[in-house]
Amino acid sequence: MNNNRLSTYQTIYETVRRIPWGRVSTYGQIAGLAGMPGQARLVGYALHSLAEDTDVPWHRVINAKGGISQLPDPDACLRQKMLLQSEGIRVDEKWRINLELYGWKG
DNA sequence: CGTATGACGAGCC
DNA sequence: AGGCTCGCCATAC
Repeated sequence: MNNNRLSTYQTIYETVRRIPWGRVSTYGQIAGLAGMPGQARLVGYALHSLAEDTDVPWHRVINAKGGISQLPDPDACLRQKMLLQSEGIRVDEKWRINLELYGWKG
């Protein structure tokens, strides 16, 4: 059910919005749900283009290793970490998250 | 319209 | 176990 009218990024955003509260997903997972398996890069790039006031829970998207990708801006990393902790998700000192516990099954 | 880039993933050394 | 390289494709210039 992909709306071709929507841009690839828009499709990714819609998929990310489906992540329930207190759960996290990976770029590859989002890419697969968005209908473009293997294109995890596009997911990351799409989220990269998001604004701070977006309604997309971009902070719930992490890499396949279960860790927060360290963005060029350390401030953004810390913001994501705090957002995740606000949802009851435990973030390791090494910016790692237990996907077995918080991973979204879809 | 061709080149470069990029919040990744998986494989290989 | 950890670090490096290649691949995939949409967007930017």
